[in-house]
Amino acid sequence: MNQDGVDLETSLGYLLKEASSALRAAMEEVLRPLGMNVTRYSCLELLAQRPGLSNSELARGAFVTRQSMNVLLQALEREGYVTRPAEAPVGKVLPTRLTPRGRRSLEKATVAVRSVEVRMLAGMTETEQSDAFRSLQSMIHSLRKGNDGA
Amino acid sequence: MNQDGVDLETSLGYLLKEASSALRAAMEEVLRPLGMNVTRYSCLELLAQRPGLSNSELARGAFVTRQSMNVLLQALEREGYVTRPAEAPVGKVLPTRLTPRGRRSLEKATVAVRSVEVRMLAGMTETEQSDAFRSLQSMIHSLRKGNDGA
DNA sequence: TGATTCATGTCAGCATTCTGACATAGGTTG
DNA sequence: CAACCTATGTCAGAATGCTGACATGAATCA
Repeated sequence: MNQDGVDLETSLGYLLKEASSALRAAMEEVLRPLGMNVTRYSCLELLAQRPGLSNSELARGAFVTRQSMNVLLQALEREGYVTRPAEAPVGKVLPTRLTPRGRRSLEKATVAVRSVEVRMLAGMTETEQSDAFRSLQSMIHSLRKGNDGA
Repeated sequence: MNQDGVDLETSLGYLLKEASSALRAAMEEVLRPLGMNVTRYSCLELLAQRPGLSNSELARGAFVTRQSMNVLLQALEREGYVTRPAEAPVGKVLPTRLTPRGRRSLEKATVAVRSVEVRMLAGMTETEQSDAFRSLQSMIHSLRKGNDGA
């Protein structure tokens, strides 16, 4: 049966899903005591590194639809973590920015997330890490080649 | 700001999420015309390779909660893709098996999914693939070390 | 210039997954 | 044997993400 199927034990795809799942679980675990989850953290981190991103750009950066990100942004705005202008300076794009409160909240989360990433990479040499980096980039590139192309 | 944050451009964690997202999207795309999605496929593939798995075991194998898998199994059973005994042979565990219909449905999906995995690995040598395999295993192991340990 | 195409923000409805909780079976330990 | 602990299946409710759809602004093009 294994010759016929994908063979979960040796499938890189399955292992990729497993690793991603483990990473997400570990992140949720350290983020939960801070009243945060992975998607919220991703959004805030994106805004810290690239202030003024639009809803659609944030969605692409966090790997969710722009509809989902919109719901999240409305919540973050209501709770005072981010601000968006009432009117678009140009076109329909509403540039989003962190508030001081959002920045403070992100700081704690960043420490927690970084500790998870450090733990994940423990036991790997610098070379192994950059090899893994290149491999993942190659997979992403190959997966996107035959399709949309965004 | 990048010295202070996680730096999304060079973070292996972010890249891992990106790769997993790209893989999932590619799989959903080829599975959709077959009336299937990733979770359903994962469940059927697990059952093909390890017949008689319980609901909880399937949940762990597909990286969802046993509650979610239970919902899925009830749907698959209702639609005639899998069968479960009305009463547990031993304990509370209900061993699940594919029906002929489930097996037929899985065959087409397996072909589609395998083509995605082949595309993902195109451009990587055998050595690069096994290096990536080991790296991912290392990450998974390290992530799970400090925690639950299931 | 006018028409077309594309990207964006947003609303509504649906699907999926999760957390919380409960009862029950089996194994473990005193 | 009895008490405890763990794992399982399941129900209910909430959170989260998605698809479909629409109007609008910008860019492209004839």
